[in-house]
Amino acid sequence: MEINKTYDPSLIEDKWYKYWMEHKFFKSVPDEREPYTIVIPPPNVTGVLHMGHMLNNTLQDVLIRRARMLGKNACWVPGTDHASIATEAKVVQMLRERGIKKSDLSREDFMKYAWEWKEKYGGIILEQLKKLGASCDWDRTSFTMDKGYYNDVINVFIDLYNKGYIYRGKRMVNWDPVALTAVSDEEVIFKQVNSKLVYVKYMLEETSNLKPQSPNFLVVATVRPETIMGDVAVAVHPEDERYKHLVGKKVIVPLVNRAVPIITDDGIDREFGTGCLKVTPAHDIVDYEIGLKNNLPIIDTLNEDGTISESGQVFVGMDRFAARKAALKKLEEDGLIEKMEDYSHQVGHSERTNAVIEPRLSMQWFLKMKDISKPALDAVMNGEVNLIPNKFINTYKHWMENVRDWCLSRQLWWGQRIPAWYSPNGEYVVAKTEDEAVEKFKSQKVEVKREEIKQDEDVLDTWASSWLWPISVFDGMENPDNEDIKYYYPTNDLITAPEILFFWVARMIIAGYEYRGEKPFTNVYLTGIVRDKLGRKMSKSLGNSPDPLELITKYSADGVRVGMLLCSPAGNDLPFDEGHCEQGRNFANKIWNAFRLIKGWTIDDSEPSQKNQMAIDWFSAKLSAEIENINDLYSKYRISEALMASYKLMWDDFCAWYLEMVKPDFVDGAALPIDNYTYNSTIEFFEELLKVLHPFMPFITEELWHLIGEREEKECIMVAEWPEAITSDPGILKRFEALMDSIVQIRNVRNERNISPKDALELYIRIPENPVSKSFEPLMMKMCNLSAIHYTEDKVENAASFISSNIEFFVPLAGKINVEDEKAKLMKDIDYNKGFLKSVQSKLANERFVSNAKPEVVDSERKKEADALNKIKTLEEQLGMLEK
RNA sequence: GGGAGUUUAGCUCAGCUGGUUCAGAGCAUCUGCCUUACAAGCAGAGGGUCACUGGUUCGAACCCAGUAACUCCCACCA
Repeated sequence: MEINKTYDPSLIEDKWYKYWMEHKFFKSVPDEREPYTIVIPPPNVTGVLHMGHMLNNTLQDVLIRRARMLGKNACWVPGTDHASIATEAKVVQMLRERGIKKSDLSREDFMKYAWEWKEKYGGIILEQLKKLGASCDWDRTSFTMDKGYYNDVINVFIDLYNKGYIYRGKRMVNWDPVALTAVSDEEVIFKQVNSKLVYVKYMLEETSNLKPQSPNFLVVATVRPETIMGDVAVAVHPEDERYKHLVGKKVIVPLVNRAVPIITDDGIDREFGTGCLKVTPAHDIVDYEIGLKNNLPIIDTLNEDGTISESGQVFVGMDRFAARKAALKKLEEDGLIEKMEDYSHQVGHSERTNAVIEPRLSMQWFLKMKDISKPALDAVMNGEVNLIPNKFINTYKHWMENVRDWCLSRQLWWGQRIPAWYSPNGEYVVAKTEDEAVEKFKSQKVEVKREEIKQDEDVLDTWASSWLWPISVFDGMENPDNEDIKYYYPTNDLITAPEILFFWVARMIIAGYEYRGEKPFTNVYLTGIVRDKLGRKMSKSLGNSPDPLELITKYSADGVRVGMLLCSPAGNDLPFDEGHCEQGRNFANKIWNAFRLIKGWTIDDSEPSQKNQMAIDWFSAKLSAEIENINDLYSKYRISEALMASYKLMWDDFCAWYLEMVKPDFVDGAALPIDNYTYNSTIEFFEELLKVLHPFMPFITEELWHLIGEREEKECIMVAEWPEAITSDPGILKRFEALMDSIVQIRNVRNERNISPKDALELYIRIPENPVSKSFEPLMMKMCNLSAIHYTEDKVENAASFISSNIEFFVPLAGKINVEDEKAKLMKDIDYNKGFLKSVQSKLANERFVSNAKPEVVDSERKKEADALNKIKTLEEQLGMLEK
């Protein structure tokens, strides 16, 4: 069989993915096995695969695949989120490109376009996940606007309303003037912005009672002169001596010449600006509060798109930023600007559109969070739900204890429409259908005609649907006792980004307890944020994110998966570097070549040599020990480390040591045959290794699994059993460590003196010949290219020497040895050991150490002392020989 | 402004209850090798005052306090 020298994944990956799909290996239905369930964090339907998804979904696939191999009924539910704001923005943009304005469309028509868009472009990301190898049960693919799901969301709203958790209120919300919607506090990102702090003169209405010299105006410092038209007061601190005499008087608001009172408020910072605050209740949260306290009117001078409204009187229709410039110009002309200062401060931006957020007063629906979130706080605090890493518990706790009410409504069309109905007089009911609404009005003795009532125009926040995800994907809301939900819920692990710990994770836990009386998942693995080399978050807007599909083409899915996981401990950021993917690809190639080697052997029916038997015994023990180690790492969710352990097991232990030990020699240009037993053992080891690596590298392991042996139709590695560790003699690992150390030292002797690996060397060991040492001879000879091994009672002259496991070794190097170099080396070694001895002896000389430390610690120090003394003595003897 | 976290080799990270897991791993670097599995490779090597300063202890990368730098979360300072 001709096998390619390098591994070519291009055809292999698609082939196996298709095969797995055809054989329904990803499919899960409830049965008697233990379930292992993950629900995918549903990406936005608008989404395209980015590096964050890659990391996230690779981790999920690793866990799912391993669980499947462990014999569990593994179920990974995929799906997408309707992402109201993001999707609506896309649809609006698409319409604009076709020359259609959203405002010209009816709600129904818009929705038609939106669904059309969703069917056509939505869910590309799920197809991309397949390239990665994601073993999701695609038959279970869910969407947060599926009919049943939609229903669940509406029912939950109605239920929470009936329970008194939901209320409607006029509240200051974060308004996104580009998306034309309110966004939650969590979706506002504060950024440091440089602006101008403008000191504006507000003329006093009457100047009669003023002291002479004192000015006839107040100065107010503001960064938002365009809101001046909405001013209804000027507030000062009640204790502020500068202004005490003016309280209760009136000033004239510039630009609109309105007289407003001067009032006091404790919240005013006397140090900031002039200590005078212009109060604009419609456009600032603090001002709104002050307005409420003082019963001030509210003048909303902005339209929903951020332009100045009719109530502004001036600059009407102008954008707020243009109006700011215009206001400054006008104030300047009127001579009302005292001065301007550069000023840097935090300004809220919309996470979705990056528009500057406008605090805006509007009627919204809210969910009271305090009581409903209590069980979700407790669940994490008492360990019912684990956060991994657990450093996030503090953050979680802090957030949950200071939780604010959740603004549920969004001024959009794409999403679940709020099931509330209004009468012409502004009375409202919450009801599922129009019919029900009419009934409810009737029962509340409100006389309305069916044609007169109107449904709320707003939709629900996207998180108000995705918080039901672990329940709704199993139809657990509508049919709370169905087989799926009973079997799969609570799910096992949730893998997601820490950024949405509150948006999503906390709310799922809340919904879980509210609607199932039970947590939605047991473990939450929080991944890091993928950053570029400069430490910046990877994002589309920065354009610093590599295209994952291109990476897959370049390095193979297996290579990229390994690359992503090599350096991504839970909760730590992942500074992405393509070099890691290269390492992954190289690893795949290494495995491929190990296979080539084994496959190229010819087999005979001879007995295994003692050398091979020893190698087999050792690797068998090593494999078991490492499987245990890897299992342990998985149990602690140290996925990166599990990968690294698997990597070293394959590369170092199997390829570099084991295969080199058993690899047949060449005689006359042809490889000797290998005995049957060694061959079979090697194949068995290789298969076990492939299984260990399968979760990380599903494709190459499946390919080799089939190339290495005849397989039945459905006998795939992805459904093979996870290897078991067999207990074995731990002494063998110890003995091999000693052997390996001496092998490395012999190779070092060769390397340091530039002796070609082709030149065979002789070795002298300064111990009496014994069966154990004798048994190791063939291995040493093979691994070091030795021509002979001798035992000696004396030191050997003209030889390089070293000590390994308290045994002296000599490699005769007549003519190749530089006495001065050897002496220098020995002296350095002696110095080091003397230093070491000194530190040990001073420790032992310390009475308090000897009396306080644990006896075994003291013993071990004594042993160190003896060993060091011995070693120094030996080294000095060797030095003495050279000096002769 | 409040809270949390991080700081160990050039890079990314391990280092579990203070003492044989010795300060470790992978990558990168350096040296020598195209040795019929693999140059996407092989064999070796070098490299760290464990951020800083004190303290506790017989003993500190690990515990305590303070300092510095960075990161994240929360917060209404115009």
